[in-house]
Amino acid sequence: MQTWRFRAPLSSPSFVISAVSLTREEEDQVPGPTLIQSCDMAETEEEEKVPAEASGFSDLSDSEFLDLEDTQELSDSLSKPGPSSELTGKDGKLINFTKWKKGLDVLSPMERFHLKYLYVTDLSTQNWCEQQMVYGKELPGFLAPEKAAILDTGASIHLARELELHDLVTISITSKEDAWAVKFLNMLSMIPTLQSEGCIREFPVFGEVEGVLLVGVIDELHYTPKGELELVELKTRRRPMLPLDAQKKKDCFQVHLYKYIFDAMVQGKVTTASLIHHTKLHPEKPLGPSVLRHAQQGGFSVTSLGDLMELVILSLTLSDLPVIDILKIEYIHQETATVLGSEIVAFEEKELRSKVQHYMAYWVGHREPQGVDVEEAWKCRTCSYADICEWRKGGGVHSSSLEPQAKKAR
DNA sequence: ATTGCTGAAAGG
Repeated sequence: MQTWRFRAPLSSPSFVISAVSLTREEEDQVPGPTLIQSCDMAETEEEEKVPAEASGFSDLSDSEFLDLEDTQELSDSLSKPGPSSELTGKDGKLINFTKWKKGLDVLSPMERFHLKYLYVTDLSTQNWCEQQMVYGKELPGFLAPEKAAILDTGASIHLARELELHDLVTISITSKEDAWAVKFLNMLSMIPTLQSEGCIREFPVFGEVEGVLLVGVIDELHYTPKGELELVELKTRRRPMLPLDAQKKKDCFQVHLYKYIFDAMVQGKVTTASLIHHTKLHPEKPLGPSVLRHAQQGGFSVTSLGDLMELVILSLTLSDLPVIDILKIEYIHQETATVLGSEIVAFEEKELRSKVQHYMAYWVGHREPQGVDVEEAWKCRTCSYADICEWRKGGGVHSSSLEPQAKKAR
């Protein structure tokens, strides 16, 4: 019935395995609400049943190498003596000049990394250590295997909890328009579910913040017995200990972002125009057959992505969804599922805004990235990039301000 | 498509 790629190794803690087996594969007659999951498959139009080999993380495209080559080219051309050579480069066009002019300083990180939007977790990682987050974008896939295993376990625990509330169906898609359509269809089914059942998991959020589109997924939203809308962010931990303050601070920031974006959505502050502008989606591009099929199955007579977007905005604003009242973070032990702690955090909008402004200032190129302060240098102990970190070498100052002349010579 | 592009989060 449903297919999913388990990324957790078979030797992972029994909690994961048993929880995963809670899925409703054999609950034939009355299956829970079904959400759709998209997967990229160019050739086939068949849905469901994805062979395990074709799944998983086929990441690590060569795009990052291209990026590195690009920047290498840029710095090479900068260090060459005459301006003429780079102007008439391989392709003999003067676009090299604009590239050159925009190079290094002028190109914002958003542009340099070819990003149209950011994930909420990009910003919370940035809250942990901005410099580490930057290295993560520059050199992805650098995670220590044992750290990756912890993340993997956490991911499957989250998946197990998601499957408690609904099935997942994998459908094939071929465009980013389809991917967003799937997201929208899921939202269209989840909003009424929240209002009737009182609980949903993995709810997508998106919205423009400080000029940058932010995209994320809320772990859980539910109504309390008092009728308040509560957000729950589950954090699983390898060791049965409460998190350090730095960890709590980061998680707190993450849920603040979720509320900020969710509230903006239900208040009608998020527009289709802004979404299209940032994502460069084509609202009139025809949707793929499997997506159309699921839209009809859900009772939505949509023809285009644009229709679907409008429908989502309407549903968000006209379903009597309240803003989020309570922000809760729950820490549980991975192996035993013991609750280690549960925190209700107060929403501080002013503080959030100034933090977000500060972080976005980096992304739009208004300031250099910075690493942690000396008091938090302990974070470097577990950082994969500690060896190469320019911030550390400079003792807490960015390299560009240390040796500005060094590159010009040569 | 001339000029390309993204499941988000997973934990420390």
